[in-house]
Amino acid sequence: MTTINDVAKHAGVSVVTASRVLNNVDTVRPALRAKVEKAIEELGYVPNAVARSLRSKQTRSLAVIVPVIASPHWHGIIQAIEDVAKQRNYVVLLCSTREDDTIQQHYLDMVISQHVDGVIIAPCDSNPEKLEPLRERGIPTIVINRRVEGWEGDMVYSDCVSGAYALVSHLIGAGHQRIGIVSGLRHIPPLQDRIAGYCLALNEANISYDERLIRFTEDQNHNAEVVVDELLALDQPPTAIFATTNSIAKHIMDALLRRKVRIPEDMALVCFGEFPEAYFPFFTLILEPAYRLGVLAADMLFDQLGNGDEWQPRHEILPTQLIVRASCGSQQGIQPQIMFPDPSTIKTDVRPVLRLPADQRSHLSELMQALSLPVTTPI
Amino acid sequence: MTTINDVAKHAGVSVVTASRVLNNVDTVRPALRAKVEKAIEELGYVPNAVARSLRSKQTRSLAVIVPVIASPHWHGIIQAIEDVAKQRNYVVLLCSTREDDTIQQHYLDMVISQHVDGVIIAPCDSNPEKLEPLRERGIPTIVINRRVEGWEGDMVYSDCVSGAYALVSHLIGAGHQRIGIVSGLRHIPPLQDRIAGYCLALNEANISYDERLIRFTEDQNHNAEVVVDELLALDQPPTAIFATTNSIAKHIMDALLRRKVRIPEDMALVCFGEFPEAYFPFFTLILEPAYRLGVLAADMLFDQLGNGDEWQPRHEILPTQLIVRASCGSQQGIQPQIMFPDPSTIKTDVRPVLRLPADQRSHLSELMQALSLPVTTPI
DNA sequence: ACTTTAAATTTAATCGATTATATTTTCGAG
DNA sequence: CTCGAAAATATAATCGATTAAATTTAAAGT
Repeated sequence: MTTINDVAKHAGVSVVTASRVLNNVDTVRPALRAKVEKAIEELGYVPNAVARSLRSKQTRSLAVIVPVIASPHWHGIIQAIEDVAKQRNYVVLLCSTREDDTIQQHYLDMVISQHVDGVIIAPCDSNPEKLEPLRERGIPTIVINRRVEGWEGDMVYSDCVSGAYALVSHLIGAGHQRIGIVSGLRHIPPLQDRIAGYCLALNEANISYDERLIRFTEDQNHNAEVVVDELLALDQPPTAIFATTNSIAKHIMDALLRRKVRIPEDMALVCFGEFPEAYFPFFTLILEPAYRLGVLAADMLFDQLGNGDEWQPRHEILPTQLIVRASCGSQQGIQPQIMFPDPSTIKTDVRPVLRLPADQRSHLSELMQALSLPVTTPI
Repeated sequence: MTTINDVAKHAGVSVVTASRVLNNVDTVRPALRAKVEKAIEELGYVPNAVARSLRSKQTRSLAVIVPVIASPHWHGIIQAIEDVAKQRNYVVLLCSTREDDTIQQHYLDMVISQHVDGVIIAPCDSNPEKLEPLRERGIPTIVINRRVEGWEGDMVYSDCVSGAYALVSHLIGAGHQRIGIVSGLRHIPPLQDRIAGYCLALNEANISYDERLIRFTEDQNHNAEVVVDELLALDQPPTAIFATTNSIAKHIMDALLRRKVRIPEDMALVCFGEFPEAYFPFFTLILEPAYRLGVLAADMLFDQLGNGDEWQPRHEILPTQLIVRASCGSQQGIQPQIMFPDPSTIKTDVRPVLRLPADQRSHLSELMQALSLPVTTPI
C-alpha cells in the first residue's frame, strides 16, 4: 500500500508538501504541485482515511441508528440520509437495533469508539438517559421519528398526533361513531401519539371513548385474529377500525375478510403508512414523509457540524398527508367497487425452481446473439 | 476524551498493560488487571477505534455497495448483511450508487481510503475492470446479485435464468404460445438472464421467438403505455406478458387495466419480485431469496477474512421460487375471482394535514392517563 | 545590491493505540 | 540463598497522516 511518504519521496518533496497538495491548502508553487500530482497519479495513491482521522479528529462519517432497515418507512429515511451524506463526501455507518436495547447500547459504544462526526438515531425508547453518552462527549446527535422527552438537542419526527386526529376525524365525518383502534407495542412514542390523536378526535366530536375499543397487539403477527374476534363480539361492535401501522392493517384486513366482513361496506379500515408498490391503491391512510424526514435530519446534522458555535437546538415536526381512498367507505360511488376474496380461499403454490441442467443452458449463446445482448455464459 | 494513557496513569501501570487488559491477551496478573478495569470503569473509557485501526491494520468494517437502498430486494440484502456483521462486531458502511458509474467510482475510492476489511458489491455493470482497484489491493470482495464476467473472486446471485425459464414454462404449460417480455435497462445482468431464461423456455417448447415481443423500457416509468399499445397492436398480440421486475409489472398492469384488458382473462401477467405487504396476493412471480443472499454473501466474506491463506473463490447461484397465484390464469376455478378496476377511475384525495392548534392539544394529558400511557406533552 | 519581510518548504511533534524489544520480577531448582 | 529461566511489565518504535515550529527561499522596498 502506497503512503504519503512514498508520494513525497517519488516527487522529491517532503510529506507535508504532499499533504498540502492533497488538501489544496495554502499556496504550493505550481511546479511542485504538478510533481506531487504526477506522483499521486503514477503510484495510484489513495490517502489513508484512518491515519487522517486520527490526527485531524474528524472521520467524515456519521452513524444512522434505526430499529430496522427492511421496511418502507426506514429504508426511505436511510436512503435520504445516505443521499445527503454522499453529496457531502461523508460515509454512513448503518446500525439496526431491532428494537433491542442491548443492541442499541452496543451500537452507541461502537459509535463513540469509531469517533463518528455525528449520529442520527431513532431510539428504542423515549428515555433520554440512554443518549447521555453521546451528549457527554459532545457528539452531534439528531433524534428522529421518536420523541425523547427530556432531550434538549435536535429532534425531527412527523406529526402523528395531528395525522391520527385527521384520519379519525375523517371517519367521524363519514358517520362513524364506534371506532376501534389497534396499536402495536405500548412503549413506542409514535404509536402513543397516534392513540393520542385518536382520543383527541373522539373528544372533539363528543364521543365518549370506550376502552374496549382500544387494543394492543404485542406479537409479530399482531394476534389480529383474536383482536378482531373480540372487537366483533362486543355488544356494540365498531363500524370502523384504525390500525396504527400498515402491517397491522394488513393482518386485520385478512382476519376481517376471513370472517366475510366486507371492507368498507361492513367495516371501514384505515391506517398509517403507505403500502409500497401496491398494484391497487385501496387504503385510506396517513402518509409520513419518510424521505423528507431523512433529508431534514441529515441537513440538521450538517448544520450542527458546520456551525457548532452558534448552533441552537431545533425541534421539527413534519406534517403528514391524509390520503383518502376506498377502504374508509367515504368515497362510495366515486371509487370503483372491488370485492376482496377471503384470503383462506386464495391458493398459493410455492414451487422450488430447479437449476437448469448444463446441456439445456449450452445453446444460450446463439439464442442471445440475435438480441445483441452479451452472451451470458457460463451462467 | 479519555485515552488509554489516562487509563494507564490512573491505574498506575504502563499503557501496554492497559492495552493487554483491553485485548485480554497474554497473562496480566489479576491484581493489575483489576486496577486497570477499575480505571476503565471510573473514567468511562472507550477505546479509540481509529487509532487502533491505524496500527493494527484492520478496521472491523465492511462496505456494502448497492444500486439503491429503498427497495424490498435491496433492503433485504442490506438487513441481512448488517445482521451478520453486528454479530461479528463489524461495522457496515452503506453506499448506494443509483446505478451511476461515477458514484460507484467515488465509493470505491472511499472504500480503499477507509481501509475497510471487506466489500460486498452489486456493481453497476458487468465490467470486471471496475473492480480492479479492489483486487489489486487485495481487499476481500464479494460480488452479489450481478454477474461480472471475468471476476475470479467470490460471487453470489440468484438463478435468474432458471427462474425465468420456470416462469415462462409455466405459462407455456398453461397454453400460452405468444408471450411478450418487457425488460428494463439492457446492460443489467440479472435482467439479461431473465431474457435468457425466457428464450430457453420458448426454445424448449419449439416456439420460434418473435423479436417484436421483446421490449425494453429505458425510463423511470417504463414507458409502459407505449409498450402495451405496441404489443396490443401486433397482428398476433401476446396472450401473456412477462415483466422482468415487479415495478414494470405494476405499470404494465395499470396500462392494461386502463385499456379494459382483464387480467388474467384477456392477458396473463407474471413477473420477478414479490410485492411487499401486498394486501391481496395476486401476482404469479419468481421470488428471489434476498435475505438469504445477503447472509450468504456476508458469510462468504467472513470466511475469506478468517482464512485468507487457504481460501478458494466460490461462485454460488441461489435457487429461486416460483409462486403461482392468480395473475397467470392457470389457477382459474381455484382462485377466487377479482376484478381490478381501471386505475384512472380510482379517485385518490391527497390532503395536507394541518397541525393541531395548541389549545386542542392541551388536554391530552388527562385523556392519556386513563390509558396508563405516558403523557405525551409537549407534542 | 542589500536588507527586510513575506511566502514556501522542511524538520519535528503529535494523534492513540499496537507491536517489538528491553527490562524487571517471579519462582523453582540446585 | 543464589542463580537462571520464564513470566510479567515497561520503554521505545511504529502506523500514516496532520499540525506546529523552524528554516529556507523568494519578493519587495529603498
